[in-house]
Amino acid sequence: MLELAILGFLYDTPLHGYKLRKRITALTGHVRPVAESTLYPAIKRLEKAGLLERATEPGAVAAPRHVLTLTGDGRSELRRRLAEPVQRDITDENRWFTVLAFLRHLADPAAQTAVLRRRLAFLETPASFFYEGDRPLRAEELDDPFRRGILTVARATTQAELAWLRATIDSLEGVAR
Amino acid sequence: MLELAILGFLYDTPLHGYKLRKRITALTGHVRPVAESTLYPAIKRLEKAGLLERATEPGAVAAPRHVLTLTGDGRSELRRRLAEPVQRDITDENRWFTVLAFLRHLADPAAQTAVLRRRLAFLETPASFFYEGDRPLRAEELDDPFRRGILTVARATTQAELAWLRATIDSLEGVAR
DNA sequence: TGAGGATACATCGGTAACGAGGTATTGCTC
DNA sequence: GAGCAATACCTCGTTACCGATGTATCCTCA
Repeated sequence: MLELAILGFLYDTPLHGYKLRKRITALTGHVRPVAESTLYPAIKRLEKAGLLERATEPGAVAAPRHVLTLTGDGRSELRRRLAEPVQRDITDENRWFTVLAFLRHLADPAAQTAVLRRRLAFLETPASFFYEGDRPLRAEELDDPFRRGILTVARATTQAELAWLRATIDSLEGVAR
Repeated sequence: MLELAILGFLYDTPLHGYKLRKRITALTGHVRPVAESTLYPAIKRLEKAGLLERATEPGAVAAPRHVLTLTGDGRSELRRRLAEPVQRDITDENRWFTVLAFLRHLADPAAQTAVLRRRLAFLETPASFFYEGDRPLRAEELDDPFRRGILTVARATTQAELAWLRATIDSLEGVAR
């Protein structure tokens, strides 16, 4: 997820590590903060894999900066990860939002809708958090107010996202036609 | 998060590993599957820490089962983790839902509302995923349909959860008074 | 009778992430 | 002029988790 965010932000413009960190913190930081000790090793991994390059330039304020630029491989790797997300990227909202944040980099509307449809299929699969045998329980069937809360909130999220997904898929297909 | 779920499910009733896994999969599995190779070591950790005990009994169908029972320490450790969740448990929806799923084990309504209030404070803090300088951007200000989607869905979730939180806190305080 | 699926538990190697700490500079406030 | 926040990068030890793989039993269905 972190690597995807790095690739995604650098796809637009080269950035140095510190600024990249600010962007990532804005995107996912309020929910899941990114430790510096996670970011810098991740940058090194991507550099080692040939997906980005560093250039040292004098720091504007303090220490010298390492300006990070995606290579051609890096650019195609981002598109590959966006076009073929692993299933966890589809089901886990934190990861899914990261995919969405950069999905515009997948230039082809058909490829974009294909990804949206995977999320749609996931959300349309009936699932609960609590079961009686195999039957998913509805909020109304639970006594526990906190568990009811989980189902209430999850349902609202799912409804909102389904509506958005369907509208967006429709409009993307309108463009394609 | 996994440890919390193990403690939470065992708080109600002893279970063997396989059944525990089924429960956890129902709770969070559709979003974030739990690998067996994560669950069994986690059980061992908790056993080593003296939070649960194992008793081998013949398997109903196949191999012998290890029935897991919380110790007194395990029971108080669960209550402690529920009463004083780390900040990530409050901000990350996956973790938060796990806290909620077991919050009823915190017998004291005042302790329960204290936890709900932490989530309330987090949700009431204005935050976006995208900024112009320091100013959070609203869905309407974005051109990118996918980023608009993130904000649209997040807003719907937040509204639903705020409503639920406020109603639940009110009703818990009604009980206390 | 034999293949597959469910039950039931476990190990192993690898990796992503965390927290704590370190280094160094600039610029602002007290 | 001392202290602190912000900028800018890094290492180290530990943990949590993953995928692949292994072992064994029982039941069902072809």
